[in-house]
Amino acid sequence: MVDKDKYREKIIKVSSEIFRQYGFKKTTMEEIAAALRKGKSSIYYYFKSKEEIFEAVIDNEAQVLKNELTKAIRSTSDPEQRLRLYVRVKMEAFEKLSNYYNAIFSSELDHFDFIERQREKYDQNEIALFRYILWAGVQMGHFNLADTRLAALAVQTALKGLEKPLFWGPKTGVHQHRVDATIDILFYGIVRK
Amino acid sequence: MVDKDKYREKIIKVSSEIFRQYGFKKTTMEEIAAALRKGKSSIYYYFKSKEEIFEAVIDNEAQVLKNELTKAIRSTSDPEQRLRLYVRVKMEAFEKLSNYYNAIFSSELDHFDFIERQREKYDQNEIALFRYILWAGVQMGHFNLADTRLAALAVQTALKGLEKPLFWGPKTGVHQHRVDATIDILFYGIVRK
DNA sequence: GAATATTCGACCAATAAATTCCATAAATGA
DNA sequence: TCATTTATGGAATTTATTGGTCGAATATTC
Repeated sequence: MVDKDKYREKIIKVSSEIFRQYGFKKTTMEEIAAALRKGKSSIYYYFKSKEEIFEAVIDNEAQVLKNELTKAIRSTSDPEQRLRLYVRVKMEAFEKLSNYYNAIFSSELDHFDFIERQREKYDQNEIALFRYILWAGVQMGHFNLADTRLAALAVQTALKGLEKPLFWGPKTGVHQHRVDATIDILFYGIVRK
Repeated sequence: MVDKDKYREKIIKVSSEIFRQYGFKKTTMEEIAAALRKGKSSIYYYFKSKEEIFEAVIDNEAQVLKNELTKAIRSTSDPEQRLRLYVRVKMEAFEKLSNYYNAIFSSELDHFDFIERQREKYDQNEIALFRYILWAGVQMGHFNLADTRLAALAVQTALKGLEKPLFWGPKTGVHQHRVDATIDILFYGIVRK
């Protein structure tokens, strides 16, 4: 029983690399099995379907991202720095995951309710984190905000605008610029004068 | 007629990017068509088959590589430098094309006679270039070789050993080191003492 | 406005991929 | 040791995708 879970983890780890490179559709069970040096049918002993593997992979990746973001926030106490760092880490992760993104935002999201759920959960968490960052910023006199809850929502909305355009076009390396510019604009309305 | 050739070139250009990312098998005609904003069947007005597109892409890529290599050779007259530069440029190109490679060296090379031919043609050209480099080196007193023709063959054989191991494993960034080391070893037997 | 060049939707056969089935190995443990 | 559970993979089945064809429609040319 314990070993079974261990092996599930291994499958997730190996699969995530293949999914990352090729996206959901172009990744075949055969490839996953071959990478694990197992017969294709053996995989079904651990996962019910390809979709279920993908779900686990996404879940795992989201967890990793969340940890990285939390770590980034903890690494500094300067509110502005925190926000910048948060966004930077997030965008870097997204860049790495752009193939997932492709898969998710493609036409293949028909059956994928779980992605909606995942997304929802993730958004809630993000808003909470933003709220904390903003609240701390207010406490320290860096930010000037009446309602941090509302402000967090607004910031998240604004930044969400960055996600798609950044990873749909060709992959030029000029993202950081755009990211910083957007944050700068946000700050001009947020930072106490 | 002229426009038809122009559009063929466009197809080649667009396709090569997709092939580069996904390899031959995972690239679909539908994708190529979509990237060109055309109907799938329209593509068949310009190319007889997917294989024919791939062939043209490979052909094109080989031409580009050849030009780059020739340019690299011309950029210096120091024989040792030349050889180093040549190999470096070539390996960089191969890195970029590793997905083609994957496709070519995979199990899908059954019907691909043209790749054999391409390869043959390329090898001949490469040997001729090596021979020239070596010959010039001998003239300048840098190299000590009796038969440049044979030596060119030997060098090519030795360097061919670099190609596959470099692009089959995981893509670490430590290739340059191995490349240089191999060349160094070659030089110890070649350079006049 | 006929002739030619180009596009595309509908269709199909072939293939490849996901999933299931079943027979059998390895482990486990009594 | 043998019976039971856990794990594997070859083969069969089902399902989806895809390369390629055809003819009709739409542009373009002269």
